[in-house]
Amino acid sequence: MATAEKLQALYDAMFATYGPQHWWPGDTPTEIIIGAILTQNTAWRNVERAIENLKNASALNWLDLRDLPHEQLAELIRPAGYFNVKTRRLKAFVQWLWDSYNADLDRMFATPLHSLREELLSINGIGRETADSILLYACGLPTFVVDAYTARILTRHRLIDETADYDEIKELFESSLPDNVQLFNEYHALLVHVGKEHCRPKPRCSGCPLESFVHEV
DNA sequence: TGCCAGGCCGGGT
DNA sequence: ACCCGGCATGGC
Repeated sequence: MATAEKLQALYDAMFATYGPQHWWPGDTPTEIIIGAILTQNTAWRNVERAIENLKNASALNWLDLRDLPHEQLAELIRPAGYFNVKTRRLKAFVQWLWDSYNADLDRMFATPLHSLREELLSINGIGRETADSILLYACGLPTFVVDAYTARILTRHRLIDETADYDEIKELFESSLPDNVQLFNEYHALLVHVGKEHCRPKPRCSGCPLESFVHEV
């Protein structure tokens, strides 16, 4: 079976088992963007606390995120970890959003995918996964998100080499699958779900439900 | 107790 | 072009 067919079969197997995930777990584009930055190398549970703090402080909006002093914002997002780093990153994004789009998300979303991706990557603290998460889940643009779970699951299932980097993996998905926002959305969400449940660093695999499809190392 | 979590940056080689 | 330390909280 060709790799493209395996990727489609992997999706079918996950979808059949777990169904639609209805991602991203956030109510508004603003919340999705903030969550994407806060979840960098961090358990989602801790991000939820930070977002809850922002909501309770009525600070989950672009005006307050711009004007809050560093120390106050850092205190609100403390549960998400790396709070000083992430405060700088949030500030950098927010400053860019005001400078480039006057904090109007509709204007930002109207930017063509590839130029918007380059703009996002130019912001300090916005790397490839964060940029792609924003583009796919907040903007609704067809770009595939790669994360640690994606690489681990595909490696374990021998669909990629261990040394494959972000761009290679992203390109593999995008060249193998139809260019479809909803498919990219569900695929990444399902990979995260399976990763959390069954594909942790160690033990290597605990009751992986996809064993009949894949070839566990 | 130590390892892990939906990364990314900056400095050194 | 790689490699690595730093960043920090909370769950198991």
